[in-house]
Amino acid sequence: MSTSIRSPQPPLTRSVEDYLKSIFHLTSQGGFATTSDIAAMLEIAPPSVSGMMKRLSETGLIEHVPYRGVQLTPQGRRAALQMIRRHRILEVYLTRQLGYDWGDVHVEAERLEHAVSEKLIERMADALGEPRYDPHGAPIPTAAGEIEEAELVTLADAPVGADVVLRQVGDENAERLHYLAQQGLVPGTRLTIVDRQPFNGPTTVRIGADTRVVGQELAGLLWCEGLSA
Amino acid sequence: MSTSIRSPQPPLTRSVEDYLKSIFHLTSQGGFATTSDIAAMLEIAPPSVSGMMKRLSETGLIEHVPYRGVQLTPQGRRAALQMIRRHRILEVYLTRQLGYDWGDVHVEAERLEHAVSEKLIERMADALGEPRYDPHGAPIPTAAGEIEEAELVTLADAPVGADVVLRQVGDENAERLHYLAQQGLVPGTRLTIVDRQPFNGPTTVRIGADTRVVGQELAGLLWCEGLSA
DNA sequence: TTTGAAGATTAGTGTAGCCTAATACCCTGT
DNA sequence: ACAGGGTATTAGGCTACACTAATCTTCAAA
Repeated sequence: MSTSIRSPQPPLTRSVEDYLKSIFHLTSQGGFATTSDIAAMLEIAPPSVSGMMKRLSETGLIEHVPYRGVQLTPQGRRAALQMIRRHRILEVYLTRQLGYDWGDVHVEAERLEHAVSEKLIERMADALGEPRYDPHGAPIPTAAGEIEEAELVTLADAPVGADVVLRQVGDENAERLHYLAQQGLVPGTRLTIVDRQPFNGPTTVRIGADTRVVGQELAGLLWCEGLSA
Repeated sequence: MSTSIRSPQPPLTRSVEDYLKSIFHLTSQGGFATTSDIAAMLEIAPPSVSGMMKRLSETGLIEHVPYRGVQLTPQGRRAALQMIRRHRILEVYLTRQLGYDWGDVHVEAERLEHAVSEKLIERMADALGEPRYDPHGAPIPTAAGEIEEAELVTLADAPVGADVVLRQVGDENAERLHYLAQQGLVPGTRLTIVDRQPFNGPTTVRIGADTRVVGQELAGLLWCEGLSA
């Protein structure tokens, strides 16, 4: 017990919010986020990250093990989840209320998430009926900071013969998303894994009566839930 | 002809956007905006303003006459009007689509106006049916940068006996706005000036069958259009 | 016509965040 | 056991934008 706890925590800067989000995503499978991974994700130089890591760990938002990487403290995790909630609520709102398509929402939400108030987000969530998933199928953390963790497999890993439901598209590139939507590959779609070519080859799936061939790169972005027969 | 014109103009910073808006408001009656007026409006120290004035005039957004003040160039005016459009569209949107009341919208719009894209603003405007006035009655500039200029008089200046329509409330303080709304003093309200006490005394008005007494301070914020009998 | 106060500007600092170049650390392959 | 490559960190700089203290302009009143 040594860290001084300041009651009226200073608001986080945009930058800090982005760092926390990145770290959350990079550590979602457990383990540490490394300096260079964070740098790559934020598209900044590694030394900039080192500097920020120092500040963030002084603020108590992250735990920094030099030369190893960082993890979020409970406080940092809370802040990150709040940002993710904002982002995803915004995505749903833009899609449902303002006619954005799922390829374009990410960029807009990215700009807005730092500016919206808690109140606005909750009004949006309310107007939307407290949505649980964003347009890409990612779960939306609750206002209390809880987030669903599902056991999903990518389409590239799903066993041939399996019946699965596409739950989440782990990408934010507008063109790829447009293509996927056009192929009918959106969250909620039920598919059967028909075949997979060796050496990281494409996966063939059946959607209803149609058949689609999905390359390895895209297949790795499509997270599915197995239908335990 | 000496100023170099850079085609892909660098995006303005938040700060710059705020300066331009302030200067626009301070020069709306013509003349120069002074350093200290800008400083007061932005709640920063005058030397900070001096520094920014230098940069803004180098960028060609303002015309700076040392020790006199500044004015917007056409380019600066365009940028300012764009910000004001954003702000006012946001206010209408928050009010009509998300249940904000007119006392609370200003603060929220102030945060959002720097983050929204042009596209989002136009979608909101579209969803609202291209509104022409914000919730306080202020005219919304068009996307092309035109703004209506009305000839209005404050309630403190309207002649006793006149029939007027309240058009615009020139304030953004939530409590005052709540009070005014509760008194029925909102844009569109028709009133008759019944009486005014001397020495900056209150103005008495009739709204339909009701009578209201409005102090000089508030009366000065209520902009009315005379009903030319 | 001088002078003094109000207001504007310059000088000098500080912080947040970014950068590049230089250095330190860690680990794996020999 | 150690050398070298890859990664992290430190050192030193830069820009934007705020601040205070010091100085300069302007203008109006005596």
